[in-house]
Amino acid sequence: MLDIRLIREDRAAVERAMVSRGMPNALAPVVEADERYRSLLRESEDLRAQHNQASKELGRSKEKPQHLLDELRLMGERSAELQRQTREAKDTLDALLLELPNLPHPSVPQGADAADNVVVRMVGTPPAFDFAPLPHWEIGERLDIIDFARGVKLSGSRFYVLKGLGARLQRALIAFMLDLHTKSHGYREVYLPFMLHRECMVGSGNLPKFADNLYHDAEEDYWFVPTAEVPLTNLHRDEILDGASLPLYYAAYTPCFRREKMAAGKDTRGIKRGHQFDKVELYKYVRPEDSDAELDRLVADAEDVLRQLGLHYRVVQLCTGDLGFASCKTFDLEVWAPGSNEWLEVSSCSNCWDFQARRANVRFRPDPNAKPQLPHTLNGSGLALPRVLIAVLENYQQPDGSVLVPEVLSRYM
RNA sequence: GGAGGGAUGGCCGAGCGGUUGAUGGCGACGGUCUUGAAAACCGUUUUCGCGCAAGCGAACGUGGGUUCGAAUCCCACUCCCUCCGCCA
Repeated sequence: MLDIRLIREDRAAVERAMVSRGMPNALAPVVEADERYRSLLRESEDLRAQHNQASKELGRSKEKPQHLLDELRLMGERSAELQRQTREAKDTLDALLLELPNLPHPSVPQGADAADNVVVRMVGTPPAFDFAPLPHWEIGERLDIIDFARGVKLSGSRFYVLKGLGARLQRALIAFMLDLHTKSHGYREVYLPFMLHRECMVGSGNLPKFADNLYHDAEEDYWFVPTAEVPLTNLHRDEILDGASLPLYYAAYTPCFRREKMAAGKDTRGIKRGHQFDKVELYKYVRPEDSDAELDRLVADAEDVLRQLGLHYRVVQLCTGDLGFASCKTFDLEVWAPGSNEWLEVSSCSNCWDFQARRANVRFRPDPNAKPQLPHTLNGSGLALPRVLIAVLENYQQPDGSVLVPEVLSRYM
């Protein structure tokens, strides 16, 4: 959520930011709702102050004449009506504010969509094959470690079963990543609920706008995590953190559930895009002045996984038009998959500034006597499992049809 | 699922329907004293909104209701605790 005061004070700048994200004219209704709310609020509070004052005097005096009681009752009724209108105006304003995306960071390249994203760097080299490398769905079926048919039997399209060493490889990758981030990069591992209250989805920015990409249980109103970013954003909801405890680094493994309603036939081959996938997520709460540097470190921490696995990848900076809703600046990591012959997004590292902290009401006190302020939050995959699994299978495949396991995983396999 | 008890400020814990945003204690912070510290003593100490400001408004689990006036009365819900039942 954007700070309404920023919109009041520098509307033109926010307007430009919205335009750069492909959302012209987003602000006018917000400004209008804000003005209506504030004028109602003033009127309502004035009347209530008057009512409070009169009521207090009545309480102090011994006599309680009927005409005064009647007068006060009427005033109370008018006041209640004004309060109702004010609350309505506030709800309208909040609903509009919740639909506005974050502002882009000034350093983000301008652009309309993914085509304008910028490759920042390439790392490593693609493997050389003296045979035609197979895509992972063929490798997986030949080795009987990925079972597509039975996944579909159980749950339909976009589901699969990992078997034997396939399941084992995924588990090894999860353990490797968690160990790396907790032992070498300073993150604290957390195990989280996979079903959350509705308000968590609002806090992270997934609701109200992106409900159609989420699964939820209507009976209990539980929402399934689409990423650990959601519970991690809400971990400190409605808290005032001790400034001395910042920065906080969290690493969490969770499954992720996504409806992926897009095009029915898109990316259905293999395990690249499923309704359920595993991910290790990295998350930070930091002081505002540190968030730029913290994003760079977050990207480096995620990259370290790919580097240690010996995989060829590139770092892509998203342009203004392709930024996620809550993000002000994002770098994607894309790993090379020689069998599928494409770059696969395995991580998306974002600085969200105070956008999520404001929604989730997370604050910190810089000093024991200072006023609370909003921290910045950052999140990044470290990394998404199925696509790393794909990359390992396709990059490490051998002429005889077997697959070598990267050195760093040997102790986990 | 059944029965009972509870929810107040960072924590503990008061609170006849009317200067109670809320007594008191602990903790924390500032000060006095001390070579320094402890002890003692003095003081400060919730958060949010509107407003240039003075100031005003809101919040005692949540939502409603009664009343001129609700932390205090009524209703519903949520969560926690104890006991019983069931159970990975």
